[in-house]
Amino acid sequence: MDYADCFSELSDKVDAAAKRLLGAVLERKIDGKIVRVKIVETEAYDQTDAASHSYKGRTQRTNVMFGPSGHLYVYFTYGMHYCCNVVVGEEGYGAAVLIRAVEPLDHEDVLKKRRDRQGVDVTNGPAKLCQALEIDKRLNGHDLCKSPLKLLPQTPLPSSEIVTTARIGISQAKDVPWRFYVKNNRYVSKK
DNA sequence: TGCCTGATGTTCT
DNA sequence: GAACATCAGGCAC
Repeated sequence: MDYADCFSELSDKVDAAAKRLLGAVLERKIDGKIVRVKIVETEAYDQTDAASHSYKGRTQRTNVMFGPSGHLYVYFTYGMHYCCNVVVGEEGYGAAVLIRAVEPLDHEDVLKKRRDRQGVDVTNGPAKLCQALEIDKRLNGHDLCKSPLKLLPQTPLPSSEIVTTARIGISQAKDVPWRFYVKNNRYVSKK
């Protein structure tokens, strides 16, 4: 499957896109090194959903969510953390997939150094992986076809490998089953 | 292991 | 001025 095919899939329903992103690889250039990680946990958010930033309509902050799919939506939260999303759906429809956890594939030392942590604690949370991969507001709206941060689609995971649950860490629409993760992967966040 | 809480700034009401 | 898609450290058990 090539790039355009994958991104056309990202135009599908947000929950389908969230599942499709599991197993995909993010390629980040840090300090001249190409660091690759695999997405192992995602959550879907769209404008029909009270927990989504796009629920209340387009604002300066959420503008990127309403843009074309395949771009990065980065937001700042709790006064000290960044979280990153892949924009999905048709242009004009406010939807994105939160990346909650990734598994390092190579250059893990670079990530450990940036996090000052060991093991799964390096990337097993949405703010943790942003710190590890040096993702901040400068990458808000970034096109994921381009360096220094690229999304590389992989063969879709079989549904038997994907676990579906309610989302965590939110106060609205808690019961919507739009959290997806790779079965038996140790990098998936707790709860 | 599990609960509690402080840190901290942007966004929106 | 409150809410917040979080994390890490501290303490009790």
